Amino acid sequence: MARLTRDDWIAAAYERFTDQGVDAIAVEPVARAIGATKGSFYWHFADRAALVDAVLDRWETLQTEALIAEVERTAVPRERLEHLVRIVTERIPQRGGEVTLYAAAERNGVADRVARVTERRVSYIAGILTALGLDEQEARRRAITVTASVVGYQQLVATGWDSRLDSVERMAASLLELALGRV
Amino acid sequence: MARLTRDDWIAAAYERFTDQGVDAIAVEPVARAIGATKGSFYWHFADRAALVDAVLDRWETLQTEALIAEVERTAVPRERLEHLVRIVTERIPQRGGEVTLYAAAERNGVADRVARVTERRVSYIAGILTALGLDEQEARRRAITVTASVVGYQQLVATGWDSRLDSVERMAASLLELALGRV
DNA sequence: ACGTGACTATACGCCACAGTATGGTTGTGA
DNA sequence: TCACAACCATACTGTGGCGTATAGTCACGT
Repeated sequence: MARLTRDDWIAAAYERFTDQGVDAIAVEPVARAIGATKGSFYWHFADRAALVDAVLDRWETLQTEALIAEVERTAVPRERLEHLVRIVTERIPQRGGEVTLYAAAERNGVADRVARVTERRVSYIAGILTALGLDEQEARRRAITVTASVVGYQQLVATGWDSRLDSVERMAASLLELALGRV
Repeated sequence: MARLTRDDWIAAAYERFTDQGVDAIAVEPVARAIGATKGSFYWHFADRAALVDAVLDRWETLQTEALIAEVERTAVPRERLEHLVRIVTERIPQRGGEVTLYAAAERNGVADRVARVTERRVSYIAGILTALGLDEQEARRRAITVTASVVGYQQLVATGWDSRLDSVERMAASLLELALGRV
């Protein structure tokens, strides 16, 4: 009888989240995935909402804070931006769950948190752009467009639509140009 | 006893779709909304999938083909692009259902159709840009970025996140600049 | 050795929805 | 007027999920 920790549950749920979205964070399916039953789950968590919350904690850490921390190690702002755009586009597959998140946020009671993450991302990018000499308003405007582009591109591709770009790097280049154009 | 037509069902379902997404196209809720029961529904439709399909027919017509048709009445390419960007941003609220569509497409068996609509939109914009003198590849690249931006922006805003742009026109201006920048 | 707290399984009630079966109503044309 | 097709309601089955109640099992400290 493999004893389970709270973290085992979160890890299994996170996996389901990344490749099937928020709604796949469901008690019984996760239980089946790790060979346990609800009895165990409801000892570790108050309810499904608590699990969703824990999964999104991890998501926020891994897909926003960790990226920022990694990029912060690059000193020169311009290179930092390039670094960011590169790893963000590279890791689109790792953010598969995000595709479902925006629309389902309200229903799952996590709209605030998702909005907060969006703001964090936008602000961070805007910060780099102001460091590059853009005025605040223009920097924010571009940061929003870049963020929206990435999110939107993930959405479009999620349906199986073929962008017919030679590579992801092409997309990265577009974004960079979009951010930096006429600085 | 108000007799219902197939179209009554589609209209009611379309309404639910636009403000709650694809998954809200559910037989029983729609039935309740128009004061009928499943008995009626299954006379007019084979199954839920048929209703979803009909709703997306309408969506494709209203939110893609009709927009293109409207914009086509503007002769000068550059103005046509401005026209397009304007009405697309203006009507974001009318495309509320789209927010859920990309992620849920597969599950609802409509991935092909959504991908086709995406391709239609991208190709159309790319067409205008080549008419403006851009080479094919560059035109497509920008068309993709513009399309992705709009889709992504809808997503971000759907969570209640406040972009803090003074107006939607700001967003439109950004998109235009993004498409046209350095032609 | 044994009791207690940590952990788990089983079984239940509840709800929402998809789809089917069956019989009822109503309008219309022969 | 009556027959039939069009249309609709009711009642049912099946599925899948949430949450709770209850009765375990196991490890460990005393």
